[in-house]
Amino acid sequence: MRYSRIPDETIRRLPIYLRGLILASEQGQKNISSNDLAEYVGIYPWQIRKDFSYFGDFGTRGVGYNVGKLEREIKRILKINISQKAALVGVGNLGMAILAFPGFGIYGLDIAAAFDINPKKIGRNVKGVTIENISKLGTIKRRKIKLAVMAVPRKAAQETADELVKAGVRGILNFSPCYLLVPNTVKVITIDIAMDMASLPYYMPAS
Amino acid sequence: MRYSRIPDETIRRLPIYLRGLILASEQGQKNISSNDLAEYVGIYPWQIRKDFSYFGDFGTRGVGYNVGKLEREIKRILKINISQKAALVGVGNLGMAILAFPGFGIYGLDIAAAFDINPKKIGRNVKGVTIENISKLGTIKRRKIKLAVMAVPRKAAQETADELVKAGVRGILNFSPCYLLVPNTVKVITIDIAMDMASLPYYMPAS
DNA sequence: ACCTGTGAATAAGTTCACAGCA
DNA sequence: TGCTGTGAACTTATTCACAGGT
Repeated sequence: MRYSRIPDETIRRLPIYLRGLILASEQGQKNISSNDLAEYVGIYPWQIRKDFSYFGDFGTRGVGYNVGKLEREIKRILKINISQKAALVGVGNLGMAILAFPGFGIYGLDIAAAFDINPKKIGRNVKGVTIENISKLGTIKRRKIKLAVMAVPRKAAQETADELVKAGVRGILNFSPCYLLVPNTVKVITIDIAMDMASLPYYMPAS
Repeated sequence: MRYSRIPDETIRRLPIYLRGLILASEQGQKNISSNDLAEYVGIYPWQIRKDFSYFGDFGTRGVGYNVGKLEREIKRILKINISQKAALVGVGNLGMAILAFPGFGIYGLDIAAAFDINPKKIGRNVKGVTIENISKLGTIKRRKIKLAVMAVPRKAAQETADELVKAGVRGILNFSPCYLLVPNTVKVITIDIAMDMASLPYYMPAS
């Protein structure tokens, strides 16, 4: 199976497996079967095995997968084995929560810069990152920052994205509730925390 | 096409269309073609038409869709035409950002209660919501709250989910970075803001 | 006996191409 | 002419069932 195209859905699930493996690792597990991992992540064991089979033989028949090895393999596939610097744009309520969030490290992300337009915030130090004036956004180019997290108001979103593209960013995690137009040299993932909740009532079993 | 099963992917896209329609509406558009809407949401026009066709004939040939009507239809399908009360559990950095976030209203969600374990926070009023002691979580049952937003530390997540289930909640938007085990009478959507970023490097075109 | 890896079968979702109505 | 609605073709993804190591 190793030479065929990798399904997007498989790539989408890899970070979920990674999260499960880290959990298992914390519990002291050295080896894990697809059945065990399934319980950690809520995905069927045959789906897990199929997903891994696209990349190689990661497991041992009769035994399962080595937790540490599998973790490294997934990080390598996702290209997050080497930590990458990211810039945060917009340090409002949500931006502040993102800065304070401890979980980015395990996915190889290092929020190394933060920008805001509000003069009162500029110069403040949050979690070791000094908030800079958004007019300095262009500096990320020479600082080799290729990733950005956007947490700006919707009306500023497209403009901010344009600036980021100009500054050479290659990937954007967008928390503004809108679709962003960018050249196809840039990958955008949008998370609209309110919108994601909108489908809950549809799936809620009728009372 | 009206009588077949609705694809999950179609349901997932409906909130995106809704967001686009609200944008178009703000711009003063009364009618919109699938081509126009496609530009607002980044989804192909034929996909848009196909999605709507599962539910009925929402448009007019030669003209397009009436923005207001389509908005109402989508809200009705998603069962968010009548506003629903939701409880927020965990008012840390992220919880605070969620409380302050203005966007829930358009998806028919009203954060009507907030709970935290920290005595210093209890009693504080944020955006018109008074933070209550988490020990009072059970009260949401008689307050007819069927939806919850969880923004608690990972180690408390499963336990909190269990409490919510016991309190009669039917839908949970989970921001803790873990999979939650709940009975199938409850629908969970998990957003792991760090994890979602993990697939960016994979898709980033090589420099 | 146990658990992975995978071809084959099935299911789900997308895209096309155009009929049909305004 | 313009744009929707949709069957049919095509593509992608999931599930099964079991061969093949340990």
